[in-house]
Amino acid sequence: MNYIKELNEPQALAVQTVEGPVMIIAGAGSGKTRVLTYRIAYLIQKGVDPFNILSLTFTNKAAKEMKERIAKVVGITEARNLWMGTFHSVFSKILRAESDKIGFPANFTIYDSDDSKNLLKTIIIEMGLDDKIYKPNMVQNRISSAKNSLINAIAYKLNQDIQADDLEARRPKIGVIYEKYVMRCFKASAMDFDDLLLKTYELFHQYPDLLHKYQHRFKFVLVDEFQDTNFAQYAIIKQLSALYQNICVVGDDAQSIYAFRGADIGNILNFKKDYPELKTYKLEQNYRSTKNIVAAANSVIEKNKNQLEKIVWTDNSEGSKIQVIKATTDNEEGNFVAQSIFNFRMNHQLANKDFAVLYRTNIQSRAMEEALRRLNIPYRVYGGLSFYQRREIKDILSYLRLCVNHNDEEALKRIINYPARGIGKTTLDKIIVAAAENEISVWQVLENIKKLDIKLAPAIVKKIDEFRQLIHGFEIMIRQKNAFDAASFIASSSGLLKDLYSDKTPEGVNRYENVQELLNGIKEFTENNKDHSDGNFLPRYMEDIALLTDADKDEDDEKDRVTLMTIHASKGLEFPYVFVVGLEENLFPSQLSINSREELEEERRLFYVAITRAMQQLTFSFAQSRFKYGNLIHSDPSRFLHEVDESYLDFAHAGNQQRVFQGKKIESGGLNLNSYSIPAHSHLKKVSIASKSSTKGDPVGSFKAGLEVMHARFGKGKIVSIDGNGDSKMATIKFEKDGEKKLLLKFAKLQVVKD
DNA sequence: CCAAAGATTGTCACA
DNA sequence: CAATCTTTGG
Repeated sequence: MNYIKELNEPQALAVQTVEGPVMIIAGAGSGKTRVLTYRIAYLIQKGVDPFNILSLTFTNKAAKEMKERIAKVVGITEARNLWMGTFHSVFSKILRAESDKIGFPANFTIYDSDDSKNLLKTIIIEMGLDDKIYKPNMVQNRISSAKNSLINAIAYKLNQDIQADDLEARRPKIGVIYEKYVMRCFKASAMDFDDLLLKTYELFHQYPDLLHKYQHRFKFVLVDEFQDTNFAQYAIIKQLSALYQNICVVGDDAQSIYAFRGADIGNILNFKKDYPELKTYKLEQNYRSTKNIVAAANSVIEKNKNQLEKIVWTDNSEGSKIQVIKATTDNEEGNFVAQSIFNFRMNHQLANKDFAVLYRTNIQSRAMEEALRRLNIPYRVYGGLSFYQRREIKDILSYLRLCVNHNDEEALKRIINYPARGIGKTTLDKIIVAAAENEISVWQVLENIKKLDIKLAPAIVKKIDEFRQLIHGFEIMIRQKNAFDAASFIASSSGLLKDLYSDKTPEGVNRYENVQELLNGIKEFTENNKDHSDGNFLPRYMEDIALLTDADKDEDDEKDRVTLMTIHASKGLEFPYVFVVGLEENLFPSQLSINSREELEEERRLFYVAITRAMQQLTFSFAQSRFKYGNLIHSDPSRFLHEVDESYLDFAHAGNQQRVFQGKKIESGGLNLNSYSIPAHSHLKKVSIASKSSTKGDPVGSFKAGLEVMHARFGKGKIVSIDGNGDSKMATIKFEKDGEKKLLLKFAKLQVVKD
């Protein structure tokens, strides 16, 4: 256990205190993953059976990575037996194992939020309600937060407060919609994401002996990212650890950013009330960022009232100040950021992957993408439309889903007429009505289409029967073949592949490729699970995939690209150079958040998360106007810019210096005009962005290939080639010591040695 | 039943 | 603006 020596004092205590309730408050960059890894390794080396350890993480990827790290300490065989995964994936496993207790088949489908929204929309229309009043999104949120508070449909209708709320909002029927929705999911043998929590809780609540079984099984419970757990998740953790009380939660209240989907920061703030015996350890030393960044982050987060006391500090170097870039429009902002990345990269010999651009909303990626593309800087956008949400992917998965679970109504609706087989909307509506009237699943209507008295033309009935037989044939196929063979067979003989292949537009080609990519994924799954009997069958694959997100998809992380993502998606990551863009009122903080202290504090925590991703250098940017709904709107700089102590900031000009130097005023609500003059000795001058003046003197024009030159850091070298124009003119130079490097002539300060 | 044109509406983050 | 939904005419 040599690794204990690698830890600082609170880290070591957090690793070695394994009995009883423990809370680890892990400041940003304080080595949390390390502590968690070693804690589990320590448990195992102390003789705890890995089978008895449950570790809940935020993403599947985090679980996988941690398992690998633990395997390095204790060996792969031990690590493999750990129960490790997201709440949703662990609970879905339990629910499948115990499904008979709650009347579901073990192969139940997991509806994603699109599926459940569609179902809600169907129900609302069926009930004759106006979907302008009962907006599916709104109804879905309402039901989701009820489930996250462990309020089922019956409780919802009985709860006076909720009913009063709904009545006042003139939406008294939400309870009824909820009830019907639950019934429809049940008939479809489907659960939504929230059900995985609610039903796990209810299962344990209803069957104490079963709870007991799992309490014994999970003698040690660890929860990562505890600040982002919701009421239901916390309730289940409490149930599970009630017997042994070996519960360890890890988190940082300052990074709680998921209240919008039900996360309750109160769980971490009030944890001690539930466990008076609690031992708390605070990891306050930051190993990630410079002093300047840590201090700036602290100066922001201290504005929040609702937080646990802690002092994050660092031994790292001072670092540079935070650059602030002002742009006139969102497009200009993109150009400045791209140019700035280009300059930093050339000036400091950095890789693209050292950079991240973080934004509040996904739409902001577009301006950034365009600008980066213009400068030929490779990038990768995370988030946005998920791979699994793409039309063609959902289509093919719907075929697979329907084969695994015939009752899956949403899957059936999606594919019964795709590719077109003459079963249109009218027919489908009749079938769905028949299903609701007879209280059976939609599939069961298809099976009994002749017996049921539905007014359908014989030709249509024949088509429906053909569809039913098609799916039935696939089902038999699934039992006989492995996941890949079955899936590729289904993809082609359903006609789906052919349909996609016939579309030769760029989008069509892309769709076809996406389906191929999915099939490749299934192939990989099949290969990986060859040895397990039945382990490579399609139903097993379908269980895995429902809870996967893009973050879990294996990507070629090797490629050297700039990262573009939302701040939410950046949680837990770090980058040497970080740009936080769009720092404008009504965007960040979001317009929807500025009316309540709680929501504003969450936005501030989000800002804190953004700042603390940076290791070396941080840059803020904002635009004075940006496009929204197609028209240009004026934006004021974010209040958050004022909240960072000014001594940590450096105000650079993003272009239009002339304007400021000519004394033109910045619109009211802007930052102090004086802050915008460049301090005479600022290093920013050297990296000043897109300054047009420097093209004039052109110190870069006289270099050409073949010249022998001298560089301050790399020594003697020979110019291989020159590319680009103006400020972005750069030279590929072969240095005697370090080999070939690309340098921006503007910064390289080369001296000619010999012609 | 389907394709194309026209109208609408929303955008905050996500497992 | 752009994606999605609705209407219309064939």
